[in-house]
Amino acid sequence: MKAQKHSRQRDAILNFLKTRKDHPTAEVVYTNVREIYPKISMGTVYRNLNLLASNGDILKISLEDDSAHFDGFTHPHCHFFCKTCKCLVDIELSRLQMDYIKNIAAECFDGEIQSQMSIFYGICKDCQN
Amino acid sequence: MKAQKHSRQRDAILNFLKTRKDHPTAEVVYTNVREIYPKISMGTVYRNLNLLASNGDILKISLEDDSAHFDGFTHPHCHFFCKTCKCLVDIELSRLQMDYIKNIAAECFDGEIQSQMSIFYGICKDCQN
DNA sequence: ACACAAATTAGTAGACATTCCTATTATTGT
DNA sequence: ACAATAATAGGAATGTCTACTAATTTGTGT
Repeated sequence: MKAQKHSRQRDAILNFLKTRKDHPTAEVVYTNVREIYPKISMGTVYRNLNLLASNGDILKISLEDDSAHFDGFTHPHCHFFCKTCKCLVDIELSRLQMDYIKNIAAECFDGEIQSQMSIFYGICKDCQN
Repeated sequence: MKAQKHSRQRDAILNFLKTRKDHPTAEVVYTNVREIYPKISMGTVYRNLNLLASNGDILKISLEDDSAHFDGFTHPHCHFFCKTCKCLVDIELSRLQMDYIKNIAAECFDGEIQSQMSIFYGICKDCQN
């Protein structure tokens, strides 16, 4: 792994994600960060999103449907995807609850579980009416 | 939704998935089913995989890295993805444990949770040595 | 068996998200 | 300030997946 240098673009991407409660796609990140760095390219956005994700600074969430979503909040939590409006929102469980889920899995599995990603599917409150 | 007719290709795809404990990609399904139906096209494979998934006959699993994986076993269970060898394997929890996880989430969320998909990440037994 | 309607297919073209490549620019240590 | 090297912009390329169409298969009624 090569030494990482600072980069204004990467900071801007991370800062943008920290301001959002939803979970933007790379495209959305691109159009928003472009207001600060109009010359930024998609390549830069993708490279940094992946870098940030593997650094553990952000979360990358893959869904069945479309492109990857990115989450600036890294404390352990779950997600809910509404089949109707396609929104992706957080389900905040306590640290205890998250650990409990991980422990259930760890008991049934030979190997080292480092992290987890739970996505629940259904109909959100707004779409039930 | 339009009436669904039978199709040998769809059967072959489903049968193939039922014989596999791993979680093949569409590409792998294609090359294998082609031994039975040499003229089958990728379009047919994708259309049927998505159809089977929305019928609930198979599971579609999206990971960060590469393309979607498909699982012929539909009883509720979890998955583990090894960061080293990139293998995707089942973690079989009891019905009770699966329900427990769902209930924890349901308590913290306003909306109807229909299904869940939990993926755990780490290093598998084989890669720990 | 046969005919009809509808669904499904093979094959191809195309859309889309994402990665790769390269000359130039920004960042860091000395 | 200078050299070394990581990061960038821009565009080209890749790969996964979907859309389209004419031809085939399937289900149903006769």
